[in-house]
Amino acid sequence: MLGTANFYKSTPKIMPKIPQTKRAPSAAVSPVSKKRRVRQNVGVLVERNHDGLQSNSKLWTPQVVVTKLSPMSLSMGMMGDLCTDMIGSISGEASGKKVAHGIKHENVLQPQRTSARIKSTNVRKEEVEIKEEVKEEEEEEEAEEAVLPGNRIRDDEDSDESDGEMSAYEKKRLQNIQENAKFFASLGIAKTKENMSQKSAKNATKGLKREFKEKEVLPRRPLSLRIRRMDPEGVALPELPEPVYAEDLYARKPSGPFDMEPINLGEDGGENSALRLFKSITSLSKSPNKSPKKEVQEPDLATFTKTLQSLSLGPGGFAKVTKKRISSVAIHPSPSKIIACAGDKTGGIGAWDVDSQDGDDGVYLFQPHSRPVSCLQFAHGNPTKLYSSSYDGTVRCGDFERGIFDEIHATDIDGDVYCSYFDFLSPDGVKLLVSQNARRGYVQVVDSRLRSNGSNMCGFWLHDRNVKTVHVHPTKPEYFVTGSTDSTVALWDLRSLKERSKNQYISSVTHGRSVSGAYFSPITGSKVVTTSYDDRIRILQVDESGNMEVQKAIRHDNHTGRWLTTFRANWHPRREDVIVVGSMEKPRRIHLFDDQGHLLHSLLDEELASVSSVNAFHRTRDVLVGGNASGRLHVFM
DNA sequence: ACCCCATGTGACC
DNA sequence: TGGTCACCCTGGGG
Repeated sequence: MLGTANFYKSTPKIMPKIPQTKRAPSAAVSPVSKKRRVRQNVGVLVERNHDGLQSNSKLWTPQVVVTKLSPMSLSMGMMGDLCTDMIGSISGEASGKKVAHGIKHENVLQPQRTSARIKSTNVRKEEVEIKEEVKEEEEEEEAEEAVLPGNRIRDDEDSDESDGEMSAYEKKRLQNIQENAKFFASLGIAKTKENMSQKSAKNATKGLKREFKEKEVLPRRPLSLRIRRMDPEGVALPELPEPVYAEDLYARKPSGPFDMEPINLGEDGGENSALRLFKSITSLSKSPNKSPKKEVQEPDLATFTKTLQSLSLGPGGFAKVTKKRISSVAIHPSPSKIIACAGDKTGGIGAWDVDSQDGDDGVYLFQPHSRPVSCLQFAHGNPTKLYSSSYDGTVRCGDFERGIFDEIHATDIDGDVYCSYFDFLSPDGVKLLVSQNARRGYVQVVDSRLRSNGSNMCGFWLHDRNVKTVHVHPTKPEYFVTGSTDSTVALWDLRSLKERSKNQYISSVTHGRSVSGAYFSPITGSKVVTTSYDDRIRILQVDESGNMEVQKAIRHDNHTGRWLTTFRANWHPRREDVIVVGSMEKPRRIHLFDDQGHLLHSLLDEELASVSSVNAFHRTRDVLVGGNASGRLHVFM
């Protein structure tokens, strides 16, 4: 069991902080727009990896770029490092830790999953050190040179190295190394160094030498009263209360249904207003379906973009609805009243009746889970029910009609299995697909009527690593997509999966890094939007046979780090051409893209001062909610 | 397998 | 006011 006690053990609190290289700001420049500059000087080889995004097979193929540096602009300090590195590369040593200081050298023959980000950082740093006069813009340009096809040396040119023949690239590399070595020898650095050391020897003091004084060893100071836990008189202080350990704090709620009682409104204060909330959700959920309005034609994209641009955060457009970081959001689909819900890190679910003044300004906080709420959805066909999956290993259903949180599904409590996502297999919410992780990714079919702790349900091992999201096809529920930390997105046919053996996907797309989300487009399911840690949002085209292909890749900073919920780009629920995703950009904003990768709009507001990691559109109205890292919801309408 | 690192926000002095 | 601290199963690299 991974306890909290040692979770932070590794953080060296006393150690001085080593200054870290700042990560490069996300490039807002189009790679194509910059002209390519050719450098003419004889210089040092710099190799860069670049994960291509053109086709699947190209992924993880190291793309090698030869950059030449101007020796005239090298500082003396740099030269030392360069020499060391060059000697290193000549004698065949990999120059491991020198890398950060300047030139890096990697083994070209072994494709490595080295962080492109770190690489670009290093490359960047190197540029700064070497050519201080080079402006920021030009650096950007250089980083992008790696992307330009003209700079690539193809894999097949490298591939003949095994037979002893030197490739053109390898020859050029050796030639450059030799030329550089000559160049440095011609500078006579070794000689200068010798001269300098002789000079300092001459300057040594003559005559009487300084007396050597032994350092006085001081007695150890007695431990402070505070450390010895004594008061100023020396009387022992009372024992500290036993620390609360993770096991207690994050213990799963007792199995079975329990009442929906808001925990933020005191003992009795919440009773009436909570009842009002339940009643209004129940009535809202029942009415709209009875009056089937004519299918309103969705406006074209240009018109809808105007609608998106008109969205704003009103004066009361935000509220704190959970105690901690929001991990999932949902909006009730009723067109007449906005009820926004958020699940947080501690397993709390906050429901916010946006226009209500009841209790805490219409906010009701429930505690159905004990660990992060990974997914939150109102059942499509029955929106009195709010389903939630959690890292505590359970799926629950908040039934606003009965005022009860039901337990739909629970994993083996000792198995250390957590529910990472779910989706509905039937619109009434009776049948669900739940992704569960226990180092490997497992997806289970859950029937809430059986409630049998997994024994009667079927489940399938699908990924070697965690599954982050499952999403069922909007028209053919036997198909679903998964996004996984094994960096693939895979399409599956539920009918052909087997419980014991290794399963075969219909098709899969390998991403540059782990995938945090993959969703079918809501109407036809002919597209899939994916979010990956390789800083791309991709739009995959799904053809009739179920084959998926990358149609567009949008550069997007997806490095949310540890304290923010990872981004998951998702579709507008009524449109095949609008995607919403959080953003790290400052001032903070929410990004809206179309399916061609164009930025339609950025939602900004003075009050939106934090990253909005998880966002959801209203199903029937033009309303968008975003949740941040401190439990605040922002409602744009 | 371990360890280390980056990342953002609010609460606390 | 600014600096420090807590966040607790993230994803990556060494």
